[in-house]
Amino acid sequence: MSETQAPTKSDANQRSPFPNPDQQTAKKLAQTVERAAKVFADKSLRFTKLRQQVFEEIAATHASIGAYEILARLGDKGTRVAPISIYRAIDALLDAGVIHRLESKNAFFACRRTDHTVKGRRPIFLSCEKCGAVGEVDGQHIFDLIGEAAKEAKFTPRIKFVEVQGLCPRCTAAAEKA
Amino acid sequence: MSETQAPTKSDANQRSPFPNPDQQTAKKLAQTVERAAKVFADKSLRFTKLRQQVFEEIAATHASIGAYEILARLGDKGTRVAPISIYRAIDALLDAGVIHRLESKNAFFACRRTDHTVKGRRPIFLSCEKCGAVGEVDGQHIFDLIGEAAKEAKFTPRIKFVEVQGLCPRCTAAAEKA
DNA sequence: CGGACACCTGTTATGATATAACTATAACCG
DNA sequence: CGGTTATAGTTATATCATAACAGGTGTCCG
Ligand SMILES: [Zn+2]
Ligand SMILES: [Zn+2]
Ligand SMILES: [Zn+2]
Ligand SMILES: [Zn+2]
Repeated sequence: MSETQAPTKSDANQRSPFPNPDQQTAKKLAQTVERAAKVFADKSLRFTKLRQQVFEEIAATHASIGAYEILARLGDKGTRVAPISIYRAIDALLDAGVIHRLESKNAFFACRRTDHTVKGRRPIFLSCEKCGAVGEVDGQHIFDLIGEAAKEAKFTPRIKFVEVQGLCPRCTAAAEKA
Repeated sequence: MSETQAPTKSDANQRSPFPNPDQQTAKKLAQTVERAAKVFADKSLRFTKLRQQVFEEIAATHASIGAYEILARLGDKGTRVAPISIYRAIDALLDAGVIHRLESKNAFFACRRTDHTVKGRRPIFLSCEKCGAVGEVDGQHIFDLIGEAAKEAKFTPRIKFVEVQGLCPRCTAAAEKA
């Protein structure tokens, strides 16, 4: 781990959902992978080589990434696998809760928080239309209200998706300058 | 819950989001098509033959339907067109606001209300996992809260998706009996 | 140890969703 | 009418996702 200050759970969850990209160093990535490995270990799941490789490609960017883009990037690094293998790894990562699926783009991104690995807990996804960056913000209250609205219509809710497309802080600032 | 009077605009918006399927008569469908035609006319857009055919296939069911399913059903009726033509018609129908896209299923369904043809106004979508039925409920307050949550993260929201998967009233009742 | 078992991956094929690029035709307007 | 724009046809391809079956790997227990 780290010498100065290992990030605690609450640190990770209270950071801005859109951190500065140059915080995304190799060291950061290694920490993120380490965290994912721990999630797998805690659930007695196997963080296999392929799953780690797929996770690293997803976590290497703050943007969402499609399965075939992962496939291509692994291919560039000499790991040739079939699409189905990527999808199987993705499924395992989704089940573990270390990545999320962005429904509105059919793409995936790494979870940067520590409290989304429990089934059913879903945050609000914020996806930048300019640079692709994806952030998550908590919204338990909003999900509760959605559940109530559904029940008023006699509908029994099971899974709720809330996704927002727009401009991330960086791209918002860039647009305002122009 | 029973009236003899013809439905007015406000009636259409206040009906249950999951009407009884046997209300979906040929006459109802014709009225829905009529309403769509009026939306196109009001916006000086062309409700062409292909667009009408595609809309009829979508409006013929309360479930969501994929583009290739529309393609197949039109094919059965003798209208052979290429996928791209279906998608172009769908785009026009989406722009007009007479259908909606269900992101979590990559499928489309007819809007049964009269106040969703304005860009930006989006309801909450309720999609039944058992029978496929899709309903819409208003949720302006919820969308406002989502916008506020996004802005707190310095994110500029543009489009917000709220989709719920679960059981529609009918399937909920059926499940409770069992 | 070694066999049973569960789980993971490889291989091949295919299904499902969506768009690019170019051509042809139809509607609209002065 | 003729120019302009919107719509649709044609062909090809990109992108997203899974089925089916064979083979390999780790783990556990007798
Ligand atoms: Zn998360
Ligand atoms: Zn951005
Ligand atoms: Zn609607
Ligand atoms: Zn149902």
